Amino acid sequence: MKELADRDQLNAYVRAHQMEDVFPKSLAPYLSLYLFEPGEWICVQGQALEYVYVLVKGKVKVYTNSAEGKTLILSFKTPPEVIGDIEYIEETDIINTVEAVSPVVMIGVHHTRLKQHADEHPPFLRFMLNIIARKFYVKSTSLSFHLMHSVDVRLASYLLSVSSEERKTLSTASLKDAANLIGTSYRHMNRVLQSFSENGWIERKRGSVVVKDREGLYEASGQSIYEK
Amino acid sequence: MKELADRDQLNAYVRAHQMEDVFPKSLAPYLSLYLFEPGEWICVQGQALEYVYVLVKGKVKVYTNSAEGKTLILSFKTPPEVIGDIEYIEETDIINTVEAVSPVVMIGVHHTRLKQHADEHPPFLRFMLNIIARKFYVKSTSLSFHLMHSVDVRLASYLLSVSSEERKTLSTASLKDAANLIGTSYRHMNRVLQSFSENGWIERKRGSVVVKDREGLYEASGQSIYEK
DNA sequence: CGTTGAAAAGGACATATGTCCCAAATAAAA
DNA sequence: TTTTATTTGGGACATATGTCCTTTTCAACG
Repeated sequence: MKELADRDQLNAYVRAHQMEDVFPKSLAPYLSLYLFEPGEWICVQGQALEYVYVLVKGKVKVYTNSAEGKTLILSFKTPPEVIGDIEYIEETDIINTVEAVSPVVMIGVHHTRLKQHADEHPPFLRFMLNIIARKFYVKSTSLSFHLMHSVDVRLASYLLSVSSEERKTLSTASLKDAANLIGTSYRHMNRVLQSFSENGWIERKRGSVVVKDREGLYEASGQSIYEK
Repeated sequence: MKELADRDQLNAYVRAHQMEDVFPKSLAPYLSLYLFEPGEWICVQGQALEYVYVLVKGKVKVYTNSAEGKTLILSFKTPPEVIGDIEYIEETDIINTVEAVSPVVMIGVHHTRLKQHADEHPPFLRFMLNIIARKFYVKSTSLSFHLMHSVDVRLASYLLSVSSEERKTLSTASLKDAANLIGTSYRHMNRVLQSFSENGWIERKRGSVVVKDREGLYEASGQSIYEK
């Protein structure tokens, strides 16, 4: 983590996300801009909450590790998003580990300052409500989706959500993540990818996957797109 | 649904849940008290949001119906809880169907009134934040739990959560719900119940289940209690 | 008191998914 | 280039779970 002591840039990000009135002016001195490198942890499951972060640039991965050592990826997040919001409200320790996937820029505020300056500030409270309501909605959809559909459907849906007409290729690294996100084993995911490949929907190379037929995948996904 | 035109009772419920300052005084004329009978729908998936409800007494069941006609129970809720909160914030149609399980008392406010009178009222906004943050946390835990554990574990955990030293017997009606909540078929649940029975953890009678050995179930649940 | 029908439980089988381990492919080192 | 280590993919098998249908149980009714 590196602090970017550049007030103008901070303000630019605030403006870019229409957050001008989210933070009261009195909080301004306590806002900082932080840069995280890919792979770096923004916060770790079980630790005490220090800073609440607003993700303004880049992509992070939220995951949890079970007692048995399995990793379950809960989501990938892109701006605008808040990290530490639930913990801030509930006053608990960090629930899930958050890791930078790309270079990530965050606005950070210490939770005590936030409480002091923003707890009576309706625009901030509404901002948080919107963020958390959306989070809940996404999570809720995701739960239903997992419980109602098999791995085939989830994987097809996932491939659609992370690819596009332009970006057709996925690397193996992201495939491993895919398995953990979908909640299946790498082994089984491979099996399903193979069947997709036999159907001509994707092309399997060593270390990557190329989406060939979005229509086919869409059929297989039951018309539902993952977490969108 | 029956309206209870009894202002004192309404105020009593507000006090009982420490919600005295949640609603601004200007909103008071628009608050009503409603009674729902068991089995009655409080709101139905896909309909437009009219009232936002605060559950102050009784128990409701939240569920969703898939395109294929399956029912997935998302949760049971007891006071204090808000119904329609996410839809209110996100300005969307009703996401899930909510049904009274016991006789249920709700405080209802039309969403337009809420917006008019409470949108600048920090105590209300904070109340909502707390409710939704908790909701999210519960949902998040539930998702991880489902993805990480098999039906055995989930069922053991569920039985623990709905029984106690005093209430040891579960009816079949609630068992059917259990299967839908856990996300498995009734058939498979029966299979697992049978194995629990063979282990002496429960006693299976026609139409009901009696918890015999909470310790044993606790072992099977991997020490995790469902949605608690 | 038998008859019939609904609700609940269970059998048989098919399928989905996980685990373990080996083989193929590639990269790294000698 | 050969050898060795590492990563990736896949085979074989075990287990978990779903579907369909039959059996059992119990209760209402004639």
